Amino acid sequence: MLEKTFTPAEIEARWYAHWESTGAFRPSRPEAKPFTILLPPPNVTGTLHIGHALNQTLQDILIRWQRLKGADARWIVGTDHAGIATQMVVERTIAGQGLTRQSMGRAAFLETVWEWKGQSGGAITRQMRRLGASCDWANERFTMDPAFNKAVVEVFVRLHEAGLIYRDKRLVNWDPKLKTAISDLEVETREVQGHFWHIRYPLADGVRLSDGRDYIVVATTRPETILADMLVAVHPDDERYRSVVGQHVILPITGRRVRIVADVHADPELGSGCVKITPGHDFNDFEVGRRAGIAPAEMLNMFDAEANIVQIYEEREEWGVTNYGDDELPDIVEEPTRNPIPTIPQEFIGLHRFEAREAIVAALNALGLLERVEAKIIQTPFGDRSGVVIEPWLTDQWYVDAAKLAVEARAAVEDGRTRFVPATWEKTYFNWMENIQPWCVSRQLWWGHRIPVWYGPWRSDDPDRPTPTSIADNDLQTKPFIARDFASAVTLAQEYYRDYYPGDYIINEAPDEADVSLQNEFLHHTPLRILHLKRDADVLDTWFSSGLWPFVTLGWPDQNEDLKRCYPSSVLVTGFDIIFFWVARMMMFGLQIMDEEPFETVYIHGLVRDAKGQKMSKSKGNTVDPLELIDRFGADALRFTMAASEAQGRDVKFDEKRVEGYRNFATKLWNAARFAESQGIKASPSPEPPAATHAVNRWIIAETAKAAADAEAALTAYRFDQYALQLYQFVWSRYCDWYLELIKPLLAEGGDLAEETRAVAGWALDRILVLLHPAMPFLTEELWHALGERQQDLIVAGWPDLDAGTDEAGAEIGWLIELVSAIRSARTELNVPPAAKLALHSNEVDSALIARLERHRPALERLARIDTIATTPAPAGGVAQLVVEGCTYALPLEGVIDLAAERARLQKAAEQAEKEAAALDGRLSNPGFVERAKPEAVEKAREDHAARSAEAERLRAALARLG
RNA sequence: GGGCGCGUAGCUCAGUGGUAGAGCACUGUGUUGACAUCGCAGUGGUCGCAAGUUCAAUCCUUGCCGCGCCCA
Repeated sequence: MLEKTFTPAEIEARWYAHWESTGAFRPSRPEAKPFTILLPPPNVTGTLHIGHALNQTLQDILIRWQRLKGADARWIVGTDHAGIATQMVVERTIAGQGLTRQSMGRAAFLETVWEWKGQSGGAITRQMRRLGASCDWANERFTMDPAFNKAVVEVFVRLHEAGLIYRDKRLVNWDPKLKTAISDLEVETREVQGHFWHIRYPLADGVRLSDGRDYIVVATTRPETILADMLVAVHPDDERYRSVVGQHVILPITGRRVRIVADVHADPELGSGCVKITPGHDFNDFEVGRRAGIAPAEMLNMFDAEANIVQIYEEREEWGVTNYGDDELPDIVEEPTRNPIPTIPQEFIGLHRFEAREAIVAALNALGLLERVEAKIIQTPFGDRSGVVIEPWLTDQWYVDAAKLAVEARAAVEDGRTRFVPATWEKTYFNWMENIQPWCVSRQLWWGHRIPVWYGPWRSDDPDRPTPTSIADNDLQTKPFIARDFASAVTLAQEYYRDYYPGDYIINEAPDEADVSLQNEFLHHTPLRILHLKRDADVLDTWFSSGLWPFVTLGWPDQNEDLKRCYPSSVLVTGFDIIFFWVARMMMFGLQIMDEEPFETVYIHGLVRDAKGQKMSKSKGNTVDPLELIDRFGADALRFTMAASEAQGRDVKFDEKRVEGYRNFATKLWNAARFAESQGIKASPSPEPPAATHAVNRWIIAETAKAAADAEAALTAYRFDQYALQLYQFVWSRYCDWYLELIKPLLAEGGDLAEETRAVAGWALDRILVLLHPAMPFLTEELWHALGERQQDLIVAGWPDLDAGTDEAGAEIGWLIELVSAIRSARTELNVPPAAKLALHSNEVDSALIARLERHRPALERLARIDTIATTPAPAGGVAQLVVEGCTYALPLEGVIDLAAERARLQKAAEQAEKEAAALDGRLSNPGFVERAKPEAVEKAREDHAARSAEAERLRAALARLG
């Protein structure tokens, strides 16, 4: 027997364990059509938040639906190693023990991360189970697994061979707190209140402007970068400065001489029209510098990795012996070099960039070169992880040629091989693909897939060898060998050095800590022939490995049955916030590596916001914890809320009241099942509807078929809200409120009709359980078994495939519902005591109608509190009158009736009918309508007009009888 | 500045070229042993504003107003 109250927690734990242990999450169906969903792997550091609850509920609905439909449904699950996030978490943990990763060393630190992952990394997958996610846990993946490592290396090497990965020296978005490069996508631009400093730059060589001034004014938001200025730019059409283009200014503070160039980047409207150019620290200036003929390697860099000022040397006239100072550069240098002179005054060296700004401004002020300062809102880049201002920094990094990969990725969506739902997101995708930047994939982290590149010394006769000028501390300036493993790198190296280091020598892998920068010299000058190759210290961007998720989870690079069957996957369900980060990258990699798009459909859902529409964030304190909601309302209620709230393309405003409402819905269904149980209504033996003679049974069969068709259509169209809400209406308003109430008298009567009714009621309830199962798996599975012995669990039962057909019984029950409702309304409006039983008079002498009334006498008695059905006219005077489907009925209410209230009621109804009739009449008397509207529309208007007019007439007649 | 989206009942949102819907909230009420986490009945909307297209516009087009997001 079902308990009186429904307590979700107990059944949830029980059924989840049962499903998982019986292998129900991936039944073996090799002959069935595959249906595959890839879970967007949550960060291994994460805990389940409400956004996951939405994302995973939608996927679970699709997977459970397809599993019920008999597909070979597979939901691939796993977690992401989340490079920066995980490294930060572990560094914070070890900081508590007074340790840093540097003090531990790379190997020991990584061991600690793995330990941490083993202990704390499973939190989110345990929480997913609470939600009911029916993933294929037996094949759970992690993006740092050996299989991923193998695949990442393979892809890197292949892309390099195809010319799609290259090393380049350019500006990166450098995060000075995390001390790593990040991609442009990881940068958030925010508006910050800053200043615009107007600074005088004295013209060199006695040159003057036409107005006689011997200086020009530049305006800047970053005065400290004056130390690394390399040009001043003016617009080519700017008459004011035409005479000085090609002349020089002498930079304040450093005294360096820089050229004035014409470049369209200079905006004549902004400030004075002159702009200082710092190619090493600004993306626009980088381009201006390049246009002016400055190679990236020559660009000046004034910051170290933490954005503290470092010295800039300038090579001036003197040539001679190398003198780099104490420790910046090696003592042994092959060739004579021009003599570099430090240009930045010693007092600025080592200052942090923001201290430097103040110091520079003070110095300019002291020199009398600061003309004015104005307040200005500045678009400022911040690191999305660290929250600090990003420093454009010139370094060597590995880049993926995203623009080339984007061509196919764009085409695949354009020609419909992959479809976005809702389609509007395709525009966003195209827009990004068209403006795509080279993707910097190097990260200066330890936790991640190590870049499969080993470096040795350049051959001095190698034309690709760059000129060493930069002293950026991560600049290896060494020859890269891109290889699947060290042995292959050695082979490449032997080839490269064959006639450079003749004779026998050994190639070893240098330890991470080793300094091999001098070994070229060493090899030339010593008889000891050991060449060291050093592996790239960096790891790849996390999204590089998660971009391979669609095929590596299926075993790639091995070619196996899974890969053949399940790639491309059926649908990807994800939030719009990672279209660029993840979806686009999977598209690019999938098409490049697999030669086929990774998904048939990409379903994009919105963000979960709080009840006021604010973005949820821990700092605002407006987050909601899905686990706490599950504790309070049950997982089914939370899931149903997520489905019902998911209207395509819209953010979800989360309101706890809705979860409460759907908890009530679950309780309603529970109680309906308890009623069934108490009436001997049991599990149906067949998915086919039982034979039924009674109109109410035939009606619910047809309604159930319609509900099944609606559910199928809604899910096919990814309309999760419609799927949920239509079922809610069907279960509550049709099955519970009407059907169960209408069959109570039939069940009480007993006999064959009661038998038929029990069969139909049980069949319909079974269909409800199946249809609701994708959204409410726990409750439905529990009730499925509570209602009788079953061949199989509901999770793998069959999805209904019913013929809706046409059944005139629908019309009869429609009439009955309308009549009962009309009587109830009249009773309430006329304040008839609820317990009072009334007679129902029908003035009609229509034998079919009389038979109908007789047929439904028990329902009328029970639901409308009617005790007598009379086919004689009601006595005149104290009666309530109703018009239902063209017939007039009367309820004698002698003594109780308030005649004025009844008159008002009829008056209102008559006016309403007349108003509608008049509107229809107006339309029909418009010749334009009759001539030009669709014939069906005209026909319908005529029918409606006739019905409304007749109703109005009857109501007027009823009013007249009332006197 | 470019792009996308939204403005429908007090709130959250569906919706359709042909008489406006749901849930919650609100009001009244509680009889019939599945259910008070409930039943029954009800109140509540010039569908942001303006013009256009159309026989007909909440729906299509344009403009405006307000709000949000993404990219520069």
